[in-house]
Amino acid sequence: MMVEDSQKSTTRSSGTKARILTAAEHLFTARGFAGVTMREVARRASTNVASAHYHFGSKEGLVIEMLRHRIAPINAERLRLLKEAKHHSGGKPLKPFIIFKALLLPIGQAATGSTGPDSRFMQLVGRSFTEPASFLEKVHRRLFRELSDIFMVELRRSHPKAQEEDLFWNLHFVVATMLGALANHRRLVPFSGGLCNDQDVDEMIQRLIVFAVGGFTASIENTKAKANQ
Amino acid sequence: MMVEDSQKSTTRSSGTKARILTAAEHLFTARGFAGVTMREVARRASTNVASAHYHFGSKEGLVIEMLRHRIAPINAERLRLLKEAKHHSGGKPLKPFIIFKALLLPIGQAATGSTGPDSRFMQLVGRSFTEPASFLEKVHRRLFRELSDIFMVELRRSHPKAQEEDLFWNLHFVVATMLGALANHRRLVPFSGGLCNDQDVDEMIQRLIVFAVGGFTASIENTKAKANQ
DNA sequence: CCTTTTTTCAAACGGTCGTTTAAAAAGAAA
DNA sequence: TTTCTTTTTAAACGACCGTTTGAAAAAAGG
Repeated sequence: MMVEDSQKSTTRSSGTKARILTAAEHLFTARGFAGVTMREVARRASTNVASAHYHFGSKEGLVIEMLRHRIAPINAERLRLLKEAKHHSGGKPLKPFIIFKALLLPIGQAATGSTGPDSRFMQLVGRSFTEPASFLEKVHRRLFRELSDIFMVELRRSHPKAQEEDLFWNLHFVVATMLGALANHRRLVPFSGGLCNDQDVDEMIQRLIVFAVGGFTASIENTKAKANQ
Repeated sequence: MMVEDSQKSTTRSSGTKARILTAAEHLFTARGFAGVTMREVARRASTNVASAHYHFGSKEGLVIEMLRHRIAPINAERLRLLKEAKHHSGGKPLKPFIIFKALLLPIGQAATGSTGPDSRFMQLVGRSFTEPASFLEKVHRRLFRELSDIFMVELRRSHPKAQEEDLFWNLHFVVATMLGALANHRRLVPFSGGLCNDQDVDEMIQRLIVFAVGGFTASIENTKAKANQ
């Protein structure tokens, strides 16, 4: 009857649970949460609906577990890069470029990760932020609260004269840019008439970092300038 | 039998069609496209499902009409502001700040528009970009293709030395920032511990313009610098 | 081996969905 | 009023949803 604790505990199942997770990830990526049925997920995983409910309790549980399974490693890598940068900085405040690199680079690694270069998965993450389903808000709070607090600490140290309010606004914009760019990644190809490629995720991340740093510092500078005039 | 041509033709209906549109807008905003049923829309509009199908043909038709009804005026205002700016520029290229003001300011007007200060509607627009429903892509192409072409012309004139590819990428980022910021607007309040307000849409738009211009120009400059080194 | 627990499965349950039908009601034109 | 078209309505259709049940199969422990 147990639905299994959240650890990757010693299970005697064959790979059914993992297969369901993979199938869910692919289908949800392609058609959203509401657009995919448990029956489809089960069929793609070569099992049946009852099995999916046995392992994940409900459709919500499956969605949550799938997001957690993918996002947690990305956030861990973000924190690792930030810690590494702090170690190399000798106690000095980190530059925004370094901070946002730690925030954005791990996305590229995830997009070109285990299941092959699947740049569309991050579309799902972006979508999970805009879907109105209320249960997702709790997931996001659990997954991102600590992370954003830590990054805010570094931004404060980096801009000691900036107003707290401005830092929040601009980090919010950086995250919004990241999510928006990821979620709408595909549109760039037809929009540019094929001139821009959507396969090279690393190129996008590099461009994204430059854009984010530029927007962030410009906005901080601008507000400071206005305050001084 | 006719479902009415797309003009606001002389109709003999009472306000049923308009009431359905308003009800749909409120409900879809709160709970997304898949999360709202035709029965709920009909009930809120004080009519029944068959009437909604009579006026809009299908649920897809209702969604499309609702988006068009709201977005078209915003885009018209964008083009008006751009034309006005060109008229005042005396044939000189427009500065990015002016171009992006024309792109972003009309959003604030729409958010504080006819149905009262409903800042949440733009959340729906942002969501409509990330929803996987394929029929939305056609709507977006129809609604935004011409607009983005016109803005690209001005960006080209504004940055004659920039690479076409870079302009596409960075306009894409600006749009992504806009959509992401709008879609995730609400999250800023709990994230900032209540320090930042989500009711003042105009403040957000002002900050958004500064951020967008900063990101855009920084990215263009950076790429140019790299090309020259 | 037998016992116990975990995992899989086919089938069904109760509901809700988008859509359609066919007839009544309401207006416009005559 | 009578005729014709547009609009509204209650009721039903067929399909599919997330979830549950209860028993069979598989794995683990003794």
